[in-house]
Amino acid sequence: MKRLRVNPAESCDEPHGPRASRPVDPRALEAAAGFFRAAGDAGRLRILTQLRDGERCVSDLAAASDDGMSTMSQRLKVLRVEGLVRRRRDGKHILYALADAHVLALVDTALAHAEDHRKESA
Amino acid sequence: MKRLRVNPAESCDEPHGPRASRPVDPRALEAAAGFFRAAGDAGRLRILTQLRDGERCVSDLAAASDDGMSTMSQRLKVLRVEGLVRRRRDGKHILYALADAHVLALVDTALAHAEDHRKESA
DNA sequence: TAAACGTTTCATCGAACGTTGAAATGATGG
DNA sequence: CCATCATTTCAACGTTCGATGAAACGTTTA
Repeated sequence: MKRLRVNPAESCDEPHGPRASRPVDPRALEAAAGFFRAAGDAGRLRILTQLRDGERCVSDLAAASDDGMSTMSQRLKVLRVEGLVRRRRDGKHILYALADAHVLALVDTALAHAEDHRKESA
Repeated sequence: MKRLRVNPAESCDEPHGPRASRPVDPRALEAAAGFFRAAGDAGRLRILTQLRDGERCVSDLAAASDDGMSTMSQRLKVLRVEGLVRRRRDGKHILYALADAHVLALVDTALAHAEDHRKESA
C-alpha cells in the first residue's frame, strides 16, 4: 500500500537530517512565544536592560525614557503577565525587578547575538 | 541652582537600588527587539524547535505544521532577516537551520522559563 | 530548451498591538 | 479620616502583523 498524502506538493520525497524528536507541547510553545513577544518591543526591552542594574520604580523608568507613566505602566504589565518581571511595594512606590536569572540571561544573550548579527550583515 | 524638570511628576525623589550603568545603544536594542519579536510567534517558534533536530526544507516544515508553504516561507523569511536561521541550497531543496548556538540556547531557555512560569502562576 | 518542481513574492484582509490622556484606584502619611 | 501621591485602568486611535491564494521566480532534470 503506497502512502497517501492530502497535498502531495507539500512534502519532500525524503526527510533531511536526523529524524524529528516528538513535537513540543503546544501550551509550552505558546507560553514561550508570549515570553519572546513581550521582549520583542524596543520600549519594553529597554526596561529590561534598565532592570539589570536593580529594582526601579515606574516613575524612574518613565523619567529615563521620555515616555509617560501610563505608557510605562502598560509595558510593565505586559512584562509582568508574561513572567519577565516581578514587583513589590516600597512605601509609596512600586519597585519592579527582573523575574529571575533566566530573564537576565535571555536579555544578555540576545543583545550579544544582535551585535554579532549586525556586524556580519553589514 | 535648583534642578529643573520638564514634568516633576515623572520622577521619584531618589533612585532605588544601584546606580544605572550607561544606556544600551539604541541600534543594538532595536536589533535585539527584532530578534525577540521574530521568535515571539507560536508558528515561527515551532519552526525553531523543529530545527533543533537539524536542517529541514520548507516542504518538510510545511507538512509538519498543516500550514501552507507560502505561510511557512514568510515565517522563515522573518526568522532569516532577524538572523535566527540560515539557509543553503541542496539540489531542488533549500535547507534551513538555526543560525548558531545562541539561538539554540535562547529557545531552550525560554521554553524552560515558560514551563516554570506556567507552573507557578497556576 | 522545456517541463517540472520547490520556493518566494505580492496584494489584501481582518486581527492584534502600542500609545495616549483622562479618569479611577489604592496605599501612605499627616 | 482626609489629602496626596504613585500607579493603574479605560477607551480610542492609528499602526503593524500574520494568513492566504495566485502569480512569479529560479533550479534542476529530462
